[in-house]
Amino acid sequence: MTQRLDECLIMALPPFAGLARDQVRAILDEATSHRHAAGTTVFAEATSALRFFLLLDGHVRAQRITPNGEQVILHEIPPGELFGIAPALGLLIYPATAIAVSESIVLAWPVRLWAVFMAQHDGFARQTFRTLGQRMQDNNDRIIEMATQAVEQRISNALLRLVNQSGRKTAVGIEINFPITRQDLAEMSGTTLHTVSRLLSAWEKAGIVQSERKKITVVQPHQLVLLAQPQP
Amino acid sequence: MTQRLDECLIMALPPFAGLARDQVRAILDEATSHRHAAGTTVFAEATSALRFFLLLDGHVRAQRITPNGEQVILHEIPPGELFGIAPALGLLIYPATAIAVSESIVLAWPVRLWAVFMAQHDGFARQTFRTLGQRMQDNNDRIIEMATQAVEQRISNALLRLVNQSGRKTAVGIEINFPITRQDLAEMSGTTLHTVSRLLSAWEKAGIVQSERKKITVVQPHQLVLLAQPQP
DNA sequence: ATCCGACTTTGCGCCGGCGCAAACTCTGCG
DNA sequence: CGCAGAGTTTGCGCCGGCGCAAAGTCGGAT
Repeated sequence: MTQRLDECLIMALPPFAGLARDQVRAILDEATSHRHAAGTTVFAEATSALRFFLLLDGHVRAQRITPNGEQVILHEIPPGELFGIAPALGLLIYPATAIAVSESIVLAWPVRLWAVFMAQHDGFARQTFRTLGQRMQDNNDRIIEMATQAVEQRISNALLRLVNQSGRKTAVGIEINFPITRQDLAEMSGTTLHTVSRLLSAWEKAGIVQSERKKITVVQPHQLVLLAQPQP
Repeated sequence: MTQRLDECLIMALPPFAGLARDQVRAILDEATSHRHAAGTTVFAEATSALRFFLLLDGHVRAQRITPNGEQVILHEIPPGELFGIAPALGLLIYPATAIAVSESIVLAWPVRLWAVFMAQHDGFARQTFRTLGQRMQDNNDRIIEMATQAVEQRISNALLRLVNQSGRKTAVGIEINFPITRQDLAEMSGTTLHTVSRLLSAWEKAGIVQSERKKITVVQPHQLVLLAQPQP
């Protein structure tokens, strides 16, 4: 938890790009490092937003639960990204729950340092705005999808987003980097695990994807892109 | 277009709150003021993001068009809010189209001033982050709605959002401040004008709303809130 | 080795909401 | 004053996708 971290770990990451080594050292010295086992909660929805985070390694998922217990996955966080930045947006409590999907290493800072980081170098502010803009775009895309497209397109798009963000090339195709279930895909695309299962089976028969338990590999990304287009 | 604007117009608005009169004067002197007739475009999707805007009066809508021509309304902008702040998010082109729904008065600044405003006083930065956070929240709420709720709930929620944002009290109830069609509501809730029409008719029979052409008045907001809850 | 729980597959039947269509009404413009 | 066009209402039939159900499979824990 308090082993001394190497500056290189975060110097290369966008939020801290262009900083001198001693600056990074100072930032790291303020951080606490935590290991989260798969399935454990990093922070919970509606609790006080006391800290903000950087995902060093692993995979974290932001999700919310509706009044009647249905989960919706809002955002998948790949390594190298800031998350839990609610305090920066003037929120006093976290709007969602963050869960480690696979074993993850996380850096955390107390919120009061946010203003300091923002002031110390505008690179940080600029990159944060950029990340925010990116997420805003993603959200808008998703809203448009859900408003206009059929289930098949929504699932294709969700899968493509995952591949772009966390894809890893293998012999047979591009596999998704972290464990993912049909249920998860359903929660991302606003449908049920049954429908996802049926479609994945169909795609597997068609040779577009291959999947095992908690693992999906996209064999023919191009075919998937075609499926993702709205049908005329 | 270049009549001298009164400082009071924007001193009270959140983004510029807490500024001295001469600071506001300087900001105003950099702005150009434009009148947009109902139905005209303030800026178009995918064009260069050269300016950012403040809505002084009227009503503006942010929307996008899908490849096959369906519109989706992403955001309704009430008077007093900044909009078209894409450049702040590192975007070079606008991600959506902004259209004046009713006659609107808009202030515009060239993007290069964004950094200046941000630097000159942190109130501006803080408020911008806050607005961004608010929109992010709204977007997330909407995604969750679309993923988990039936059409009736989505339309109720859309209506409630409009009432909260742009409601005006009248003798019979709370009316929405700007012209709005069934088609518009459909584009906000991801459904068709037919379904919206049917539901509004039903609600009108039940005494929950009253509506004329391009105008909706919510008579019993509480009933609508009940309808908006996910059905157990 | 065995058991339990989590994950997945597949079938069946129903129904909410969309597509299509037609008629009606209001408003603004020529 | 009348017409054109935009907005609204309503009916009808179909079907994609969900709910429910049951069984199969895999992996990890005891």
